[in-house]
Amino acid sequence: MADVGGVAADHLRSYIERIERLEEEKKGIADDIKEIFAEAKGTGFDVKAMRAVIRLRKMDKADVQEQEYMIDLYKHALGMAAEENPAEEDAGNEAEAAAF
Amino acid sequence: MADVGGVAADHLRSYIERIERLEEEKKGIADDIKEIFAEAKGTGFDVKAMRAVIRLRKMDKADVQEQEYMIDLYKHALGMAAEENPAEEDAGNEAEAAAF
Amino acid sequence: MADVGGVAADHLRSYIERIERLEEEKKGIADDIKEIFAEAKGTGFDVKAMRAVIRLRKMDKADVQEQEYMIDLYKHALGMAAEENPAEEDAGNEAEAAAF
Amino acid sequence: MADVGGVAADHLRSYIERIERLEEEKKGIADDIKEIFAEAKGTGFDVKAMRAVIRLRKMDKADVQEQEYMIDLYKHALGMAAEENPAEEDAGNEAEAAAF
DNA sequence: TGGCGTATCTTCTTCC
DNA sequence: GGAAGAAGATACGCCA
Repeated sequence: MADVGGVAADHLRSYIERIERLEEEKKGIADDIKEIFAEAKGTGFDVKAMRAVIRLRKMDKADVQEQEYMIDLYKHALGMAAEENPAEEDAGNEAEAAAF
Repeated sequence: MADVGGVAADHLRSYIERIERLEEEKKGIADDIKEIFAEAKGTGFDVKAMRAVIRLRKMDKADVQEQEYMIDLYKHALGMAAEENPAEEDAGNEAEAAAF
Repeated sequence: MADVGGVAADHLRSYIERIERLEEEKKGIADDIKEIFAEAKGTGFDVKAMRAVIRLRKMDKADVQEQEYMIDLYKHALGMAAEENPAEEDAGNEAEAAAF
Repeated sequence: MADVGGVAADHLRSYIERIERLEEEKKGIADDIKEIFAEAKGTGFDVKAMRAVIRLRKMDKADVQEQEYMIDLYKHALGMAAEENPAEEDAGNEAEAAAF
């Protein structure tokens, strides 16, 4: 049990520093994304619309995954299983969703 | 110029793919952070308290930055400006915050 | 010119205190609003939809159409088209928003 | 219960009108604040610096609250809990922030 | 002075 | 339900 004050404090510090480092990385990436939006905007694109499109694509992808999961469930239920585990495959189906 | 439908569609696609890739990376990092919290919890630490510590440290850091920004503002106001932009120095001064 | 250090400091203090007081008031009102939403939610209303309604009442309808047009344009540019033709739809989107 | 279309529509209308009224009040206060800034600016003060001061003061206040919250967390963790909820006391303690 | 980029503030959403 | 993050709206300063 983490009796703070002993070596546990070191572990705590370590955890916290790792987390803080990762959060900085995350922030860096978020900034990169912002930059790309800014660049796109500078090229004449409508950022808001771009965001909307990205959101839609994400939703489509989620839908597709849900669908694949169901199909897989059914395949397994019917003994048609070929792969390992439902919901863990990502075979190369090119569902018209992410169509480009 | 972004006349969607012509060659611009390629640029759009490129921007969007870059953004989506970065967002995946970001999500990966967020997952890493969650893992660390889970691991810490498993070692007996209180996640809620850890979050509080991290929050506090972040606030302290922001506080310091804000103070440095203030100092810079004052320096500029007094005509001592040397650099281009306030908030870009990091002299180790500890000026009292709400100084009036 | 407000030569801080003389009586000007008093003026500054006064301004800042007035502002801080007003910001507290503002926050109080914001909290009241939140309370009302909470109450409405407790009575069975969908807060999200309520917000949408309020937003729509405030928003200019032309803006909405323009935005939808852009999104559609981009979808088409990316081959995500499912519907008929950009700029030609606006028929069937009776977003649940304007629900009353 | 909120079966929109029946009597509930009246309740909905009432909620929304109350909210819209409060938002007008809120906007009024925001305008007052802007006026004060404008007035201060006219007297020779630097609005940007004023904003910085206000921000810093707010951060300091938040810092203190967060520290009190931490202390409370610790007290609870040590079984010294007396009240219901951390962050609801206001003892004037000055504990050092990132204390580990 | 009027567009444009940036900064700040607010609102919405997500996660825990 | 409350905190953290993302998105959006707004305000401000700059430079031509």
